[in-house]
Amino acid sequence: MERIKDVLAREPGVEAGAVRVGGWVRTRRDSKAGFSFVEINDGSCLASLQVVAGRDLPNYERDVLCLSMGSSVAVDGVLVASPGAGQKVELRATAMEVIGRADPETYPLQKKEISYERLREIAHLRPRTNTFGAVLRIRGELAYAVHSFFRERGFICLHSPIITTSDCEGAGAMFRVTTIDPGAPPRRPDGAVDTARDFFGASAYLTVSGQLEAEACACGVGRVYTFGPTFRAENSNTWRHLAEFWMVEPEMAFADLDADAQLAESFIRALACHVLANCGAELEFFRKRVDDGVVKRLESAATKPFDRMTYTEAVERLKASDRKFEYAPEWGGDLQSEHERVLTEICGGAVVVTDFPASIKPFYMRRSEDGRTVAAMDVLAPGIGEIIGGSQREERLDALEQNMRERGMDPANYGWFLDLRRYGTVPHAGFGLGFERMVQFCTGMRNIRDVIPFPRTPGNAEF
RNA sequence: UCCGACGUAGCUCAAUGGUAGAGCGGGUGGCUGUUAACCACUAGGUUGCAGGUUCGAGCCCUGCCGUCGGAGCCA
Repeated sequence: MERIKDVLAREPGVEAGAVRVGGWVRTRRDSKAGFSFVEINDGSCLASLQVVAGRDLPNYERDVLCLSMGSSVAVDGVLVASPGAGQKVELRATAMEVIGRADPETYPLQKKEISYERLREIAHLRPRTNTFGAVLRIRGELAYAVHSFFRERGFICLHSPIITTSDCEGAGAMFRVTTIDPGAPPRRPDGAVDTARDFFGASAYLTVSGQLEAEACACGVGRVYTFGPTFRAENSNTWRHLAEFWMVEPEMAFADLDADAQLAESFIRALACHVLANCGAELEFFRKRVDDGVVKRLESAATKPFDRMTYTEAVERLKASDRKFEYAPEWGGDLQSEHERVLTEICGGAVVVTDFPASIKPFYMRRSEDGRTVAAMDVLAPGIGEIIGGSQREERLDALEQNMRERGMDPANYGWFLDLRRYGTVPHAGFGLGFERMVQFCTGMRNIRDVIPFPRTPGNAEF
């Protein structure tokens, strides 16, 4: 069985020889002259292969004339130059086997455009559409590019745990993992549920970040990265949030904020370059059908150095702009999404914002000399907003414990994390990239639910 | 979770409180090296769910469910 992508790249003629392909019917057009055109797509590329099936096939009337969109077929034939316009080559069928029919009365996909909302309801059939096939191919290429980027730089791929008992403060609500029967939980003498008798001997959750474990491993082998699923139980319903998403989290020992920001920039650049170099047909499709600015933004990310500014400068530039804001920019406040958007517009591309107020960032970020900011950085991408968040970590034991106490956390609960500072501490830094947001950036797809195969959001875990 | 919109045929949408319609898709026939094919005919409905107002509700009111857009939280 050959893939249509490879077949379409071949030259027609005798040396092309016999070809066998398998795929799903996109459309069938009959000629009264006694043959039919059947377009087959197998998802290996955007393009479909035009098959010409004639009356000489023994099952022409019985099978070919009944083919409809969605039917699966295996075709043997000879690749020839196409006399018609619209395609260079076509497959003259010598045999066509119908493997599975798709009743056109009930098959949900149509030749007409279908809304993204509707496609989400039939997520198991979305992969058969042009748009979603292209999303899946780009997503796969990006995953490959992530691993090769880090491998080339000496980073070790780290499989951080998905189940955790450490409640990483401030990272968001967590999903509980338990084997306790909710109808008959074990109880302590005072009546409260006895979580110490749960499966892990303590309350356990799905991870919200592999960062803490990555720090531990980086402080042993130097450079690591995680690439895995991450879970947030927030009831957030937006175009850029999922309850289950994939995150890439590198962590470097002997690195400061500047090294972190440089890594982030070259990482985004490498991913953009890889997609530009390897997904030309898909990008052209997205440019024409989804977002006409997507290629320009990718090319900018691939070639133009990212602007760099401190949080303090960012607030000043926002104040100096003549934009009207729903929330006025003010030092000490979070950058609102409207602020992020304006910053990328001012800079005409991606921008790295550094040195945020300590009060709006988590306990593990390194306090700067000024005492009021931390060595944090966000990468803002045009059309997306925050695509990377990272920091230099607080490697000084005293300062880290102080940060914890200021936030009402008990250092005693973070013994192993503090050990990393207690024994042979080193400056280290890392960041997290929202993988789906990167897929959005590379495709122009506006809703994050349409760049992951089976999205999980509040009230929706079907499929 | 908050604010706003929406929910009618398989899909996308119409319909002053007064007989539920169109386009696409499906079926049948015609035409054609076709390619968003085209032409004719045809089938297809518990108007999201539950109440209420009214002689009469797709339309008005209440509650619930769901979807979308914006916001917050973040990646």
